[in-house]
Amino acid sequence: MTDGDNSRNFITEIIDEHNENGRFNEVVRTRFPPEPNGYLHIGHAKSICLNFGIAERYGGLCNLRFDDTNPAKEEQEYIDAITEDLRWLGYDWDDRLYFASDYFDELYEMAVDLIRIGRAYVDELSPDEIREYRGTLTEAGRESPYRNRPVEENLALFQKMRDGGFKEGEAVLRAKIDMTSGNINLRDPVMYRILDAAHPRTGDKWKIYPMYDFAHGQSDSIEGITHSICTLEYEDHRPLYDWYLDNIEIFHPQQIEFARLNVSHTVLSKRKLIRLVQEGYVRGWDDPRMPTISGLRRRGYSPEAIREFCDDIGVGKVKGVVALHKLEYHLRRRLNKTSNRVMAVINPLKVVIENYPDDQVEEMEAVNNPEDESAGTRKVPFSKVLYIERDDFMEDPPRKFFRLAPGREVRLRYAYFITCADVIKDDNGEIIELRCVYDPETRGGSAPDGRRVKATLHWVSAQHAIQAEARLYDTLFTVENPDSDRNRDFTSFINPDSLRVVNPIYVEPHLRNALAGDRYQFERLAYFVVDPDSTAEELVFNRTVTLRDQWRKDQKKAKKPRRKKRRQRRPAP
RNA sequence: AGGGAAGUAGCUCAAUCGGCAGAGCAGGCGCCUUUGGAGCGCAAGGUUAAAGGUUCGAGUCCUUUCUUCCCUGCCA
Repeated sequence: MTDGDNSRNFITEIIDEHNENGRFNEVVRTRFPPEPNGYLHIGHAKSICLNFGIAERYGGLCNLRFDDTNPAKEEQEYIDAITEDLRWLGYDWDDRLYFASDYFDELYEMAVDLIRIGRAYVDELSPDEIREYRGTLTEAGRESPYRNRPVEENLALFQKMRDGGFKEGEAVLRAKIDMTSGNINLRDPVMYRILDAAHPRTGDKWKIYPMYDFAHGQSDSIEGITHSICTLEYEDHRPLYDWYLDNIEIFHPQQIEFARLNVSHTVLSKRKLIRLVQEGYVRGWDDPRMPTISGLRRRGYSPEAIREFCDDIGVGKVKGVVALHKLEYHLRRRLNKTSNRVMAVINPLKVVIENYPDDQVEEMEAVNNPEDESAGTRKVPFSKVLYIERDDFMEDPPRKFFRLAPGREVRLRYAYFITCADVIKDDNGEIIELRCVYDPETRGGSAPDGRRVKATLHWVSAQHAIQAEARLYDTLFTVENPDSDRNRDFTSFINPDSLRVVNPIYVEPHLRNALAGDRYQFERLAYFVVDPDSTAEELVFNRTVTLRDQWRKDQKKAKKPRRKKRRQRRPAP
């Protein structure tokens, strides 16, 4: 659970067994191996927490290794972003930063060795022909006519591939395994292909690049990785992973597969995230609605919340979807402990305290964080004209509405009890102002005669408040599982109200010096974080997540009557 | 002539290798409160996918069936 340490799972069971039978001499070494072709997202966070967490738990080490074997897709920008996100999450790999491309020379020698022992050959079939020869899921493949070339010829041809004697697509190096295998990965998989692209790290040194399968296991082996943890779709690749290591005869790590994370109301495939960015549904990879680490960071998530979430969901082999609620639970839990409280009004309603002296200003003392005494207190100016939240007043309140109403007394937080004396409307009947009276005896918020009020409202002083912009976010998608519908593109489920900008909102003057990244709780409303778009003239706040709100929940229930347990079932086939 | 994997509460996971099926979240109902926040309490939630078998005893072992997911890139 949230402690992370004592939770057991099928992976720790495997490792415990290895430790008992001495397979790795009780050494545990893991790695996090991203391909630098996109940004890290919450799904990667699970893998990161897992790999670094397992290593830490067993007193081992976790390496960072970029899997950069396909220069056509990879860029330095992504390497930098991934590194930054990992550090922000709080992980450290000391000097153990590696690249698969560091091993290109060794990998090449391993390939030559496989040719020498007759287990690899240069194939000059075209890509289309290779596909055709491969067979199908239910039919065996056929052997390439080039499959039985003599070793010397293969050696010369592979050298020619390396030297640029072939163009892209004209030749590949293949492992000679079994064209009739039920596992298609074993039907003479391609080891090396020719790629006419500059590599971010090796430049134009290489014309040929190893495939993932030929690079990954050996890279693990070279680094002394004991447990190579990856996602379920590589289960079919494990026999190939093992085959290369066995035939090259080098140190043999154990590949272990787990179920990747899915979160409701979002998508986590790189292909789809990139579409969101490129087709303009969001402003960029770090848009606060994105499930990327940089998006979550900008949204106001704390690294601890993400890590605690990952610990909580555990690890298994069952593919499922974790409710967004779960992530938000950990987010609120964390933010509640660490965020300073502040008063801000998003939808203002003017309140004039009729019996308060015109020019008087009082400094009210407010607690910064009731969960953390060391956060101290601050002063909040109070005066005759205030703003309160429009939702905090109803002229004709329903039964369970405890807030302000005509004739009713409520508390202004840290200030006074006030009673609504009059409601002022414009020509359209719109409420534009409340006239209230205050009880001077209730300064600080409690009455000497011990009388109670049912509600406490937040407020700002109109003449002291500073104006700011609020960006109110909702889920990017309107449905739990945007990519589960085979007949509809996921973009058709995009929530048209995923961003609502409110400008101005009114915040207490204490916030004047807030810096980008500072997190606050706007009391009774939500957690907010200062966005980097903020300027010296105007602060911009991103709503991270709302507070839980029983009143609003009850309202929703009242609106949707008797919809009881009727959950949607999947459509009939 | 297909191969691989997974099915335990609405969701995510447990169940000390055969011994009373438990947690967290969500949902429900209360209490409390200078945030309708936070906090606290209570109840509910299960034919362990199904059937058969072994056993004193099966979520766990065996057999069969069903359902779902992954695999036919010179991507990772």
